[in-house]
Amino acid sequence: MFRQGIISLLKFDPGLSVIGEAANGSELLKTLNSRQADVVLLDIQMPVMTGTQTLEVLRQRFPDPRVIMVSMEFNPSIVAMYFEKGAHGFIPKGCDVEVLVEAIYKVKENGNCYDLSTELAARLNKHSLENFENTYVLSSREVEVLRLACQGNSNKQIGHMLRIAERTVEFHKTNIYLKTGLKSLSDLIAYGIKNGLGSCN
Amino acid sequence: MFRQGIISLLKFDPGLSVIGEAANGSELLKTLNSRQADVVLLDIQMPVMTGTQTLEVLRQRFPDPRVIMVSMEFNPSIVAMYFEKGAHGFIPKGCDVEVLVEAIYKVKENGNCYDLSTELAARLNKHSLENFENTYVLSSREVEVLRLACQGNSNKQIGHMLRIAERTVEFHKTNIYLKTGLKSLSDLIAYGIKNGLGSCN
DNA sequence: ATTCAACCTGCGGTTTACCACAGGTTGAGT
DNA sequence: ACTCAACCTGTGGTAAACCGCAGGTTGAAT
Repeated sequence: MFRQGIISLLKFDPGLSVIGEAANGSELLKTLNSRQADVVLLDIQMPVMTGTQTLEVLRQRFPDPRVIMVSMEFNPSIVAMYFEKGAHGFIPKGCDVEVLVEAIYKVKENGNCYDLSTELAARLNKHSLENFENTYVLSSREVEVLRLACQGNSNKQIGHMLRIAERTVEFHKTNIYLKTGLKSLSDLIAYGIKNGLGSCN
Repeated sequence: MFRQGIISLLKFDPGLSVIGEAANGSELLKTLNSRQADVVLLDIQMPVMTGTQTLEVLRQRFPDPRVIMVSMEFNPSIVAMYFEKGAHGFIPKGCDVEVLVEAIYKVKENGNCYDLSTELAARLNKHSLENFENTYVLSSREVEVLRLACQGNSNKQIGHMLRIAERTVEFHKTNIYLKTGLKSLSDLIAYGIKNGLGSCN
C-alpha cells in the first residue's frame, strides 16, 4: 500500500520513471536481474529479509544502482551504520515527497544525501567524525548481535550462532547500551525493530 | 509520506473525498473538532500516542465517525482487541488500495470489515466466538501491561504504574505468552511494537 | 616495533524475568 | 445462591540478563 502510494506520487515528476517494484528483499534482487536501476528506494522495515541484510547483498551483487534507505526512524547510530554498509541516502518517512524527489535527484548525480535538517549534519561538522563514530555508531558486530536479539534469541543462542562466548554477547550488548543510551532490554528490542532489524516485520 | 501516498490514491475514486489528515493522534482529535468525517483511517504505528490510546479517546469523544485501523501486521489476538475497543475495520498495509477502498465503502454503510481472505474469518465461524476470545484475544489489562512493557518498563515499574503487585504483572505476562504463543521477552516486545503498542514509533 | 581499536573471554555477583503451587476478591450472569 | 471469568497476590525457586574486574588476540596504521 505504501509502495503503491509512493509510486503514484513519483509519477507526478516527469524526470523520474519507476521501472519496478518489489515486496521484499529477495524480490528486489530478482527484479534487478532483469532491469537496470539508477536509484533503489529501500524500505528498512521489510518482510522476509531485514533492511540491513538486503542492503549488504544488494551492494555485493549489484554495485551500480545507488541506494536510498527509507525509514520511520532517524537515529544517528543507525543512519551512519547504513552509510557504512554502502547506502547513499537516508530519508525518514515523515518527510514530504518533495524531499524524497530531491534526494533521488541528488543521489542519482553521485551525491550522498540524508535529511539535512537534522542534528546529524551539525554533529558531523562539529566533532571529529571519528570520535562521533566511536561514540555513537554501532559496529557491524554490534548490529549483528542486536539483530539476533530482535529476532527473539537469548544471549546464549546468539553466542552459539556467532560462535562466541555468551559473555562476549553481553559485552557487545553493553556497548550497544552505551552507544545508544538505552537502558532496558525492552528499549533495545523496540529500538532494533523500529530501525529495521527484525525477522519478518 | 505514507499519508500523502494514500491520499493521492484515494483521489482516484470519485465517490470518496479526503476531508483532512493528521500526523498523530492528538492532531487527529483537533481536526475532528472542526470537520465531520464519515470514516477515519487510523494507522496503528503512530508517533505521540499509540494506536490503542488514540482509538480509545476517539471513540469516547467522537462516537460518530467509523474507524478503520491500518496496520503492518495481522494477528488475531490484536485484531479482535481493536474491534472490542470500537474499531469497525482492520486492513493490513500489504493489501492493494482497491481492498482499502472497498473497506471504506463497506464500513461507511454501517458494516464491519476486516480482510476476509484471512484465517480469522474462518476461525470466527468454526469455533465459538467466546472460546476464541478466551484463548487468543488479549484482555484490556493484558494490552496495558504489554504496552508499558514495550515502552521499556520493568515488571516492577509496571506494577507501580498500574498499582498492582509485581507478581500480578508476571501473571498477566504469562497469560500474554499463552495467548500469543510467544516465548521470549524479545519476541513479546517485537510483537507489541509491530502491533502499534510503543511509545513514539 | 608499537600503538590502538575492536574483538574476545573467564569469574564472580546482583538483578530481573519467569514459573509452579496455592489461594483470595469482585462483578456479571443463571 | 451459585458459577465463572477476570483479576489479584504471596512463597520460593530457576534461569536469564547484566555488570565490574581483569586479561588475551589480532589486524591495521604510524
